[in-house]
Amino acid sequence: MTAPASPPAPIRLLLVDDHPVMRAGMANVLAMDSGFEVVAQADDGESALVLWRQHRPDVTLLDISMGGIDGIDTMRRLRQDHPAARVLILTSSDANEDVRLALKAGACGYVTKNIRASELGDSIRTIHAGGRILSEELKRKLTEDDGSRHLTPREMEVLGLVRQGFTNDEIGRLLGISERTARAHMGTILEKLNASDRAAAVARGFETGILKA
Amino acid sequence: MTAPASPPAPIRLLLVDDHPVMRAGMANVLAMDSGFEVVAQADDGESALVLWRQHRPDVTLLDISMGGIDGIDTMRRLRQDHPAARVLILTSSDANEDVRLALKAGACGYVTKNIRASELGDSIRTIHAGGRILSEELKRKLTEDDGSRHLTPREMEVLGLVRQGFTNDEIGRLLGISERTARAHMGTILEKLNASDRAAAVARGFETGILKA
DNA sequence: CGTTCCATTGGCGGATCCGCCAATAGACTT
DNA sequence: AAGTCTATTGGCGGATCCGCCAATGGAACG
Repeated sequence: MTAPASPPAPIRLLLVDDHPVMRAGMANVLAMDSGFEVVAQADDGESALVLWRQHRPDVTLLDISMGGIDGIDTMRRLRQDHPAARVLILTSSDANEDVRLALKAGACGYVTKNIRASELGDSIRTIHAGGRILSEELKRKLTEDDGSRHLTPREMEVLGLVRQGFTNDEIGRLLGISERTARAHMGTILEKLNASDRAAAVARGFETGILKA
Repeated sequence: MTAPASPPAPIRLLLVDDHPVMRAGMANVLAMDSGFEVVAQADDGESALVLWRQHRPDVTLLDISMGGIDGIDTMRRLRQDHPAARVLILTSSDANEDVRLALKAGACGYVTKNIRASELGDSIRTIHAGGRILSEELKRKLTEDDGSRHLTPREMEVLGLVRQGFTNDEIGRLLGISERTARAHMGTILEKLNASDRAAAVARGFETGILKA
């Protein structure tokens, strides 16, 4: 009763990246493989959401750093409305925080842009088959320093103000708390980021990706 | 006596980018235009230099952030040996410092990766014709805050140590100068970066691109 | 209901920071 | 040769930081 070997339906893809040339590269690389079909492309998060609903792609390739809403937020919104959506993050950032947030927000995989073309295809197939993709290197980075890190929302607020040069006293007033409390937050921030002073804390923030330029 | 309209020789290109998919995109986009011929591709600075000597491309498209030696250093080395080499920086960074250093190191142009495919071709032609390329936006960014900025080598050393959490006293010892001198450098750093304390100075460093994650 | 995490606040004290004053010497530019 | 930039150092003092002590209330999780 088996039908004569008909080619399997291609995996339908949505590409999201704010670099036109990069999208052309993806489309080109994927076009060499008849197993894929690019059904739409977007260069920002908003249109990505619209296009997703229109085309219902099997897998979405999503960049993180984009103008407007970033890739993480885009994915959060997408998966809120469509929890079954399968997303592969394809970005140049290997910052810990980006990986962590992406996976937490429901990414099925995370690969960096220095991936080889052939591996990209494999990754997409894995994702489509219900698997997950995360390089050994990123796994290692995640586990090795995930111990105490990741600041609370309040601590992030404080760090954001520290970055702008506010004193503990000013931070207290800006957040409606006492200077003493701001200092307490500062203490835990220093400990969590393994920094010896606020300057080092800011640096660690940028290094880990919890602060963005 | 004019020869029958023969097509002009294509502009010979070398592509340098550590993202294979991105290179595929560039090659693909440029292949649509018969005026270009990609003669070689490199994914790091070392091989870029080798390939340049082998192929003597008319124009080199160069990314800045790469593993190994970065694009700026690659260009410095290239132009030291071959001052006539024409290079167009094609990168995702729009950090002030990257633009400034690239132009200083002899780039004929600087465009960001969110450029449209058609504009990319135009830019390359301009470069090849001996012109220079720099978007209005980047020009503006350069002039607007180039006033006091750009730290001296010594100040960069100090900022690098501040970033690691060293005190003025420690910095003095590490650099073989007095604590007082370290503090003086700190003072000028704060002034130049328009920062109110060392934490803000570090932040400004990352924002402007003089510090890298 | 107990545990854990988060946010909050207090006091004390030594270490560190940053601003303002001023000065010298070498290198580089014009 | 004059002027500019860079690196260097000194003193003084108030502002700020950070560590160590301890404690309370609420929310979340099991």
